[in-house]
Amino acid sequence: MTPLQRFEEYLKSKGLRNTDQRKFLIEQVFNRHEHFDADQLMEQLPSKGDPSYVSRPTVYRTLREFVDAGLLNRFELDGRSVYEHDYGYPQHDHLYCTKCRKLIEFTSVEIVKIRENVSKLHRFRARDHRFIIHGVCDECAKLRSRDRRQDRV
Amino acid sequence: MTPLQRFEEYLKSKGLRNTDQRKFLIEQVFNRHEHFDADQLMEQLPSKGDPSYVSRPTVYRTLREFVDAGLLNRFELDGRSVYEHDYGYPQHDHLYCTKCRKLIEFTSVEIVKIRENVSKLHRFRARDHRFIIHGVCDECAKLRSRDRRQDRV
DNA sequence: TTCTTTGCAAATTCTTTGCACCGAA
DNA sequence: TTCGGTGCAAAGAATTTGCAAAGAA
Repeated sequence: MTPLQRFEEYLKSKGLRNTDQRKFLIEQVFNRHEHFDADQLMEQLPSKGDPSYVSRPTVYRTLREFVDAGLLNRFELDGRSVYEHDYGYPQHDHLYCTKCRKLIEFTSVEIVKIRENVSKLHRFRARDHRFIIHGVCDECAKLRSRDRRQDRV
Repeated sequence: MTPLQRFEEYLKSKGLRNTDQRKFLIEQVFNRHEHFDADQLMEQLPSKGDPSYVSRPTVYRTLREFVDAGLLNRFELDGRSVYEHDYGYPQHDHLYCTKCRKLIEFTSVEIVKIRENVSKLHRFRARDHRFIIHGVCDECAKLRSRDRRQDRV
């Protein structure tokens, strides 16, 4: 089932309507795989005046629906919401480079085990988790060490 | 070394000044152990008119300094900044109850190992991490199941 | 027709900034 | 006396909401 089909099922089950804006946003969001925030999505969309223009409030409202429908994942980074594909995409966690703000995905089976063990220990009903490792990626580390060498000259 | 003493060293090393507000906030912050956000701290402080009143901008500025000084840890939750003791407090992660918004601490040695392995694999310089498990705590789960039973009556 | 959705403008929430005066060293 | 610090008011950034008009079913 494509994301669009899946979303249409979701809308039907909730008695909601499938509008042009929603169809267009599904297309825009699932066309590319990168992580994005509301602002980056807005920039990718046609600007005011274009027939397929979508307003900012609608973008926010629709992103929330995509999350509710299980199409997207949302998490917080530097105080804003970041989205990524969820539907049909394997579970993973992230490395976050604080220099270039790049998100690198990784998978670890152990994480899920730890989550289960800890939850059992605390009688906690786990639904989800966020594991983000902050640091500096290889490229940025190299750039910075080069810069430091140049500074000394 | 007490948090205050440690902070005084930090201020001296940076050529900054130890004001009444800073001393007072250290006291207020390290008096209790719970997690808190800027708003909760403001509520705990004397209100305008009191001689030891501290303004909201100063609270924000000082919290940032406490983080820089290594006294507090900051992380994002539901779009706002949450603080907890860092200085003299062991590394740990959190369970977050989405019903009562309680944060429960847990420790796991394995987390750090995973973090090291993954970082090595991606040539990533890890500095820090955030691992938060979202779900429902035992008390809330009990309350909710009780409520559901009552609903049926 | 009915009821949801949209775009606009404005409001909210959390946090930061400019600036004149205050105060620690 | 010299900067750094504070409070005030205002600005910012991200997101949400009220409402009248538009549109799907």
